[in-house]
Formats: sequence, C-alpha cells, structure tokens
Amino acid sequence: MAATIRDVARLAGVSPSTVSRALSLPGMVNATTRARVAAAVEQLGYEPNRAARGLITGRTGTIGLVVPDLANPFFASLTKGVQARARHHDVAVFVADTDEDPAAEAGLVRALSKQVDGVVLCSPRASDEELAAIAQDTTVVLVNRTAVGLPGVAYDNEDGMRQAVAHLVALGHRRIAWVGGPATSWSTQHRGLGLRNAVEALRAELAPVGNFAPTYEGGMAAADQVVATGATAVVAYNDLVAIGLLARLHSRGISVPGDLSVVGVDDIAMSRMARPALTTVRLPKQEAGRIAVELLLAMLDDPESAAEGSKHGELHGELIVRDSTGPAPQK
Amino acid sequence: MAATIRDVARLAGVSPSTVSRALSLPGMVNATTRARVAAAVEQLGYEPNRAARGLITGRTGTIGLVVPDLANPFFASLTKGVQARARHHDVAVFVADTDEDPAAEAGLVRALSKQVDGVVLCSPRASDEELAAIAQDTTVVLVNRTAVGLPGVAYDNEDGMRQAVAHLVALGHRRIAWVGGPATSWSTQHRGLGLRNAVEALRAELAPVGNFAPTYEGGMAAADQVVATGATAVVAYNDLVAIGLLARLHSRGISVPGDLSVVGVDDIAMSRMARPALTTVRLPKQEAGRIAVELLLAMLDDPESAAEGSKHGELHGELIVRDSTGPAPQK
DNA sequence: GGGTGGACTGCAATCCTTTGCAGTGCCCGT
DNA sequence: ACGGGCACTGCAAAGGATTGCAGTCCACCC
Repeated sequence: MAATIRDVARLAGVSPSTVSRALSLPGMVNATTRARVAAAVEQLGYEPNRAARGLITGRTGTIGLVVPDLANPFFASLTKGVQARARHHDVAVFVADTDEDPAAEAGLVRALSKQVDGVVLCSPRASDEELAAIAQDTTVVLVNRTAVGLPGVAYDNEDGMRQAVAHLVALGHRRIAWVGGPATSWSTQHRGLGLRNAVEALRAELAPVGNFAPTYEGGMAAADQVVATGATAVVAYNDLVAIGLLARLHSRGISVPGDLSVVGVDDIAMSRMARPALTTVRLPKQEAGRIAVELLLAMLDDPESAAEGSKHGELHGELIVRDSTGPAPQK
Repeated sequence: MAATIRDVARLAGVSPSTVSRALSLPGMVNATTRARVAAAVEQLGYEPNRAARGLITGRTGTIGLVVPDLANPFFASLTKGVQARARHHDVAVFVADTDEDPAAEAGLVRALSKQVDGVVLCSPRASDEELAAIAQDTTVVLVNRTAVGLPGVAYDNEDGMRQAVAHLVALGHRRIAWVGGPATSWSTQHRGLGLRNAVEALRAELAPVGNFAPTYEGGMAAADQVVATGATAVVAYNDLVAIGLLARLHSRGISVPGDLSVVGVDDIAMSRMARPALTTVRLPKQEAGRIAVELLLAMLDDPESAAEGSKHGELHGELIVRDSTGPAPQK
C-alpha cells in the first residue's frame, strides 16, 4: 500500500541505500542525487516504516509515560507537557495510568519497556529500592521526585514551602497547621521538611495534623483536626486537599481567610475557581514533563551520560496569592 | 540482549516456526511440543519483538488517541477509559493533544496513522467533510460526536437535556436560559436541539444567550447575559461554563439556587466541589473511551464491519442533582 | 501390504530499512 | 602517466517474526 524505500529508489534511479542516506545522513550524498531523492519522496509521499527501522536500529522512536491517575489534573498537565515535548522531537508517547496502584507500576514499566526506548515515571509512593528495580528494565527518568542514582526532575519543595510560610508569617500568622499527604509520598516528606525549616527560621510554629489522602475527601477529613490545632493558617499537601478543607470549613461556618488562611500546592485549574480562590504554590507541571523528556532523550542519545547517572532537573514553585489567605485574626 | 524466537527454538529443540505457532496458533502444535516451547519461553523470559511482528503482519498493536486538550478533565477521563480498555487488549495507546487547534488534527492523525492500526478521534469542531478526509488515512472511530459514514460513539444529548429540563420544570421554572459552547461544536448543536425539543414538550420557554468558550471564562462572560434574560434557570454547555457562571453570579450577589438555578453537563470532578455543588448531567466519559476502543478493535479485526460502516455506540447521561438547582423563585 | 490421509513440523521467503564494506570514477599531485 | 585519495554509490547482510508450501511420519483402511 504505502510506498517503500525501494519505490523511491526506483523512481529516483538510485539504490535504496542511497535513499536511506539521503534522508538520514544528507551530508553523505551528492546534492543533485539528494534532490532527485527528495523529489521522489515527495511525489510518493514516502515515510520510512518505523517498525522496519526499529528492527535494525533497536530504537523505537517511542517513550512511555507512567502516571498514577490521568484524571488527576496535576498528572494531566504533566502528561500534556511530556506529550508536547515528545512530539517536538518526533517521538511518540505511550501513556499508562496505574490507577493509583503502586504495585502495578513495576509490571507496567516492564511491559512497556519492550516497546519503548525509555520511560518517564511518576511514582510518588514507591521506595527507592523499588524504583531501582524498575530501572533495571529500561532507561527511566523520574518526575516529581528524586531517588539516589536515578535521573529525575523534581520541584524544590523546600523553597516553595518557604515562600508559603513567609507569606503567612508576614500576615501575622504564628501557628501554622500542615496537612500531609500519604506518609510514603516523597513530596509529603520533602514538603514537611521544608515547612519545619521555614517555620523554625521565621520563629513560627508548625502543627502537623497527620497524613491524609491527597484528595478533596482527604481535605474534608482533615479540616476538623486543623481547626482543633488552634492554628490560624494551614498549608495543605496539594490543592485538592486545600479545596476539601475549604468545603468543610465553609460548612462549619469557619471563615476563610477571616478565621483561617489556607494555602495549597500545585495550582491546578480548579484552584482559581475555588471559593475563595486559593492561594497556592504554583508548580510548573508542563515544564516538568518537558524537562523529563529532554533528560530522557539526552540519555538515550548518549548512554554515557546515563552511566554518569544522577542527572537532575530542579524546578521552582511560585507563590500565587489569591483570596484564601489574609491577615491573622486578632485573638 | 533479549531472547529471540530462535533462542527459544534452540532451547526447545524445535524450529522457530513451531515456536511462533505454539504461541499464536496453539491448536496447530502437538501438546507435548507446545509444553516444551512454553517451558523455554518461560525460562528465557521471551517476548516477541513487536517491531518484527509488525513488519510482517502489518499491524502495530497500537492505537492513537487524539484529543483537543488533555488538561481538560473531560478529555482526561476519556483518555483514561481508552487507555484502560486498550491495555486490557494488550494494545498500546499513543496520545496526542491538539491544544484546541482543530487545524492540527488532520496533520496529527496523518502522522499517527503511519504508526498505529487506527485512531480514536475526539474532534468536536471539525466539519463532517474534514472528518471524512481525515478518515482516509486510517481507520477512525469518532468519540463524543457522530458524522455520516463514520463509526463513532456519542452521547444522547437530547435525552440528557430532557432530563435537565424535566427537573427544572418540576421545580417550577418556566423560562430557561441556555449558554451554548462554540457554534461549530457538534455537542452545542445537539444540546441546543435537545433543549428546544424538551422545552417545547414541557411548555416552557428557552432563552438562548449565544455561544461562549467552553471554559470557566466563558461562563463568567455569559453570566450577565443570562441574568438579563430574566430566566430563573440556566443550562450551561458544560460544567466548566456552569462553574464560571456560579463564580460571576456569586460576585454579583445573585443567589444560586435562590434566584437562579444552574445546571451543567459532564459531571467532572470539579463539579461536586463547586459551591454550591453543581447539578449536572453526568456523561459516562470513561465508558465512552472504552466503547470507542472496542469499536475500533472490532473494525480492525474484521474490516468488513468497517465497510458496512456507521457502527455506532450511544451512551446515556444521567442527571445528578446537587445544590445548584432549587425551586423557582416566586415573582 | 500398499496407499491415503491426517497431524505435525521445518524450510525458506518475506516484511522494510540500515549500514559495513567494497566498489567506481575522478581529480590531483608528482 | 600513474598512484593515491576522495566523494559518492551500490551490494548484501542483518534484524526478528510469520506463513505458504512441502516434507515426514504414523495410523488406518481396503
């Protein structure tokens, strides 16, 4: 059906080898020949068969992306970034969604590894050991976390938390509650740490209320405990949790930001639509996806750089102040 | 590196052909031979090389999915459904996001068509002619709309709108505003039609306020016009628009549902987090993705059914009543 | 006992492209 | 005038799996 390299060769009056070279190593063929080949390619609408090319080069021109949940806007943005960047490099992306099941990750990556050159893995919960095992199968770039020995792109959570705390302290808050996400989550750990450091540096006080699901429901569940801490401000694991807090606080008649200021993390689309619009630390999600792709592709092109390992991208968050934070209430 | 079919053949003491058959046409090989092959496969961890197989069978074991915007929760859910179902069939999914640029669709499908067996296309804006042209390149299943001669899965918008109107009329509303999405959108047209029919059947009155972007901003922009119609209820193109309406109405001090009832369409995650929680027509988004995959795979397995054309899936929406609708105000 | 058919299995071609190696022809230097 | 080198091009193998065709072997029938 589709034109093959032989058809092009025949039409251009050259051998298939020459066609192949004219396309991939233009410097190696005479300009006039190259033009004839180009014309034939054009006329026939020829495009190299990727399977055949992959068979011989060992490369598929495809990368995989594994995320916990596509329906989560955070991962959707990430996916968008990955996809856009990959297309820019003429690389296709297989996406796979683990449905928030960390156990499925390893199997998925293994299955994927046969069909792709490498994978971008977003695995907030897995341990470093599990990740190391997964990385045996194929070239892996982590996103949204780091792990020793593995390349990845992550956010500077400490810095983001510092910005949030500085904002709250400037508003007069002294006691700040912290609603963590899943205990095993890399981000929870780093955000918690960043918060402790920031609070200490600014002579405020942190009131952690434990670990909750990183969802709207998680936020609803945490709200009453937040109130019980007596804090005048709260930092939530992410925006979904913050919005859950907002909902429960509202139904309890607690005013935000009058009685309690709320800060989220991520800046998903929903945040600016929340009522009150949510103050949050914006994470450049698409950017993370883009950088992960660049990192992965660079490793693929030059395996040395992979060996040298631990290539990292680090991204900074930016505090977006909206209406959910305000001056601390006077006692 | 990885084991090939010849390695397996050697270990099992048979020819590569027999291994191939043992795996894909088990009935053709002797049970004991098959067992030996199976053991060898197991021991070597053999998996057929997809590129090599694709080269000869002409099938890639991959389908494409083209959506306007992955970051839109509606399409994210759809993607999730497609992806899950495809994995179930051991088929990989390339996803591509057109960034809401209908002009990019054709090119994207064409590029994709070289690498996939077929594509699931979500193209709300393209004309029937454009779609027909696109479908030349490869096997296409439409999702979220229909077009003559092309298979697709769509929602019964008329029915969904009828449910919404029946609900509103039962609450005493007689004049219902309608905020349409992009004029060229298939869904806008069908929802508008369904609304007109339903309103007529129930002796109410429709007040269309025109076409807006299918976004939060679109809803904000439409709100004042909705108010100006004097309607006591409004149906929005989708939930995003409805949430935008909610925001603007709130800032104008118009009570929902006290002064005005609001109904959306889609039931995205955000809707139940809105304030007030949004009454909406829930569309089975993942289900649509799943069915589209089934349809596509069936057409691929049996091209006849493709020729017979116009295979369709139809899905029904379900009205989810939350807090944004209430009794019509007494004049 | 020879012939026929059935049940398996193997051979070899094929899918399409890339790439190491071996030309071919020409130019230039000596 | 001849050898060497350069620039370019072609040959052929390779990559891994599938499949039409042909072969082997055995059992069974007449």
